[in-house]
Amino acid sequence: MSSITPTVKRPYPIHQTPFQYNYSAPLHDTHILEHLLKYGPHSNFAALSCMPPSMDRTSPESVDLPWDAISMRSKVTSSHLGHHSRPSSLGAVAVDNLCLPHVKIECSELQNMTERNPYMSLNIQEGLTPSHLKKAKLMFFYTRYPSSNVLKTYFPDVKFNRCITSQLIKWFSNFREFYYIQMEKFARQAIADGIRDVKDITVSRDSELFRALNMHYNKANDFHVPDRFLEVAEITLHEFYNAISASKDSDSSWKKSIYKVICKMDSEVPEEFKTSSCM
DNA sequence: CAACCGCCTG
DNA sequence: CAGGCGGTTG
Repeated sequence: MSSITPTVKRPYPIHQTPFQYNYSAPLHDTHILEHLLKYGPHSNFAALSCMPPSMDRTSPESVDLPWDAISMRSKVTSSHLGHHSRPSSLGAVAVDNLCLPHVKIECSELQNMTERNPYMSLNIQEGLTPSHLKKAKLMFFYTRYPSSNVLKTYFPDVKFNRCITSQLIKWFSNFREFYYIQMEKFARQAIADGIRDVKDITVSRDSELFRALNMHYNKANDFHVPDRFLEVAEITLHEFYNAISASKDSDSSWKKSIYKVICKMDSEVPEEFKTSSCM
């Protein structure tokens, strides 16, 4: 059980079909989201989970600089301009390339690369890694109640079993717990502040509430949170405000009705989240 | 019984 | 976040 917190040893990869999820040119635009999720601009987990052995012990400078470059480019391509890479997915691109007449060349290139960096091809994880946790947190911006099936399809590099599934589901349960605690906290705050009309309560990107949430699920702040999440957050806050205002919080299970509303507001998680192996 | 959810703890 | 546990659902 190589879960995350106990021992952060390098996960032992198991080579799989190199064709499906290999990304030969790490810095190409279409691969930026992947790397962003995989390593993050300042991720401490990078060297532990995905870095090639040769770079494992490199000095901080030689590691940090590239990430900064990546993060800057990524903000331009995927965030600010809203050019979310097409759902055609990166995997498909890679496959296409490999299926064209240049197969032999591509294969030899792939071999050369995987020789230098065995971690380049898809590695099936025994347990969940810090990278998976980061990815799960970002997925939370879209879905608060992912089904186990959804989880399975969005973590293709994870070998699922009862424990892993439970752990992933537990993660989202924990995410929700934090989410709802914040909601109740800010709802009560609004009431304490004397806000009388629900319409005076709003959630924008510079709201304290959003900052708290973003800090929790997107600490590196390198991911552009979808607008829909802001909407759902506002709705949730309103639900709490209304309930508390109506003194419904006296009932032991007053939150249930709120949960019932929010659980129906999940969005589809972008295809890009399926693509990468160990992001 | 299995799969989840939410609450509470550490 | 992980463990435990009661409670719900099918």
